[in-house]
Amino acid sequence: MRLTTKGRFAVTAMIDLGLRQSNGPVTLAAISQRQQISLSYLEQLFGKLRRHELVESTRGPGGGYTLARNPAEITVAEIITSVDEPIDATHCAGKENCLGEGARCMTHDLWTSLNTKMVEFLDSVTLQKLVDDQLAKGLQIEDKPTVKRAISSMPTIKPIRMNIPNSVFALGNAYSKV
Amino acid sequence: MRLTTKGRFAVTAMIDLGLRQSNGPVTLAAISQRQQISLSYLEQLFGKLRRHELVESTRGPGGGYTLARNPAEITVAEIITSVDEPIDATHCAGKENCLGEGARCMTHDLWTSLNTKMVEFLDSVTLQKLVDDQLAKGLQIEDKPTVKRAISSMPTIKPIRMNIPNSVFALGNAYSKV
DNA sequence: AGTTACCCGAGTAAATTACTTGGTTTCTTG
DNA sequence: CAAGAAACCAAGTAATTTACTCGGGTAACT
Repeated sequence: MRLTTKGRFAVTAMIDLGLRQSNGPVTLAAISQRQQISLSYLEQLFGKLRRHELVESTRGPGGGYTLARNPAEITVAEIITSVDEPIDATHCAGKENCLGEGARCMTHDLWTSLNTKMVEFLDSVTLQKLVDDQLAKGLQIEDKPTVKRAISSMPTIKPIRMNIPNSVFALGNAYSKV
Repeated sequence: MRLTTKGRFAVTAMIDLGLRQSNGPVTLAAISQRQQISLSYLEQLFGKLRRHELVESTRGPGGGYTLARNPAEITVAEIITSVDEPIDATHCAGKENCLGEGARCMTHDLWTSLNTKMVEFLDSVTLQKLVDDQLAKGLQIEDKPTVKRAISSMPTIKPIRMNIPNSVFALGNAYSKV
């Protein structure tokens, strides 16, 4: 399991979706505007989320994404592992012999334990909870405009580049397939 | 707080030091050989560990490093934050307004909580424990050769490059000053 | 003096992240 | 049925970071 800003974006986008899907499918363009995430980047993320069956898509006008499950049954851990797929088969990949022969590296168990702790935590937080937190903060959901194209040419957002890899975490080895 | 393989190396090296410092200062060259970590990289790491007062150095022949404190009073969290200093002042740096005005980003509290959990865990693991674990596994500590230069020209290790950034974790914002 | 070993700053190749570009396919509405 | 809305997708790219190396010091012991 690992986590980068990609994972953060995914969680943020999923909250947005959870907040608004009651009105029908939510478009990525709308999420992009509200959350300041580039549209094409969102497309990448939602492609993975769909393949992991966390969201469902409807194409064509009026289409967009909806949650594939009850938000109470979607955990943060699932969202993160969907978009930031675990790189295993990297060093010390759960093999017994990380260092030379027969000996696993001395910190092996430590990182495995840490990983478990993190997954436990992230698995205990549901999308429902995050959505409720936002509602509790008094977030207003604007009604979806029923008149199509009322706001036809909104200015395209040009997100500032925010390359902060690893300002987050990741831990990838065979034990952390979660 | 963040963690990369740099942090892993630091913890590994500190365990090695904890295991052997009873015989007097341990040289980085010895740690380098045993743990397969490049010497100059170790020098960088120990520079930071020394500045954070986790180790003490003695120069000259017979010199090396010793722990600056009882291993029971050194935690993994301290080691990691010493070498992988937190990058704050990056996005969403604990400021209230991560996104536009007045609103902190929706996932702010989530990452803060996760960070707290991780720090709690890593702070609960002492170097003493990791050392004891190794001894419990039956690790043999060879006596320091009293005859100097008995093994004068050991083959220099040329570590294979193992660029696995982020196969680890990191989480950096102002809340995570640890 | 000579060697051991710590000390330090600057540099570098590979990898990764966070995107963009440029299309194609599916579906609805006028 | 054409036009547009929207999901879908693969490949490419610039900036950044990581994980080192290099080349020289400086303190201490023999």
